[in-house]
Amino acid sequence: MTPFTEKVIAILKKVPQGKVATYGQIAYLSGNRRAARHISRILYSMSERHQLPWHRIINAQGKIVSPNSENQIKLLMAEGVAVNENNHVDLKIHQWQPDDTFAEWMEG
DNA sequence: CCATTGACTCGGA
DNA sequence: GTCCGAGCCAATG
Repeated sequence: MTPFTEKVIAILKKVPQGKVATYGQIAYLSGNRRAARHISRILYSMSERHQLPWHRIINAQGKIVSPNSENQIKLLMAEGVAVNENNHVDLKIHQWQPDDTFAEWMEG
């Protein structure tokens, strides 16, 4: 459990219901925009233990690419996120935009 | 220690 | 819009 991993987990827990974020976005917020691939690794290995909203994380194209995509889509739909027939989410509509509250939280 | 591994991303054709 | 190649880097073995 490294500081980087802890930070990523903490940020993931801040992604609100009904919104999605991209791997790169989480990487960027964690201070390491090159670590997108590592975000997926964290989700893969720690989602259950840390109760992470793994289903809200999709790729930069808005496409759902997880090995559990069927279940992921169900979870997203249940939160009100529209997923089209190509496993695609419109990021313009559903992508999480961190607000001032989040910025303040990041400070401390 | 060194090599491999990705639920990724970007830019160019 | 598609496809492909190169870059990325913490974690894993």
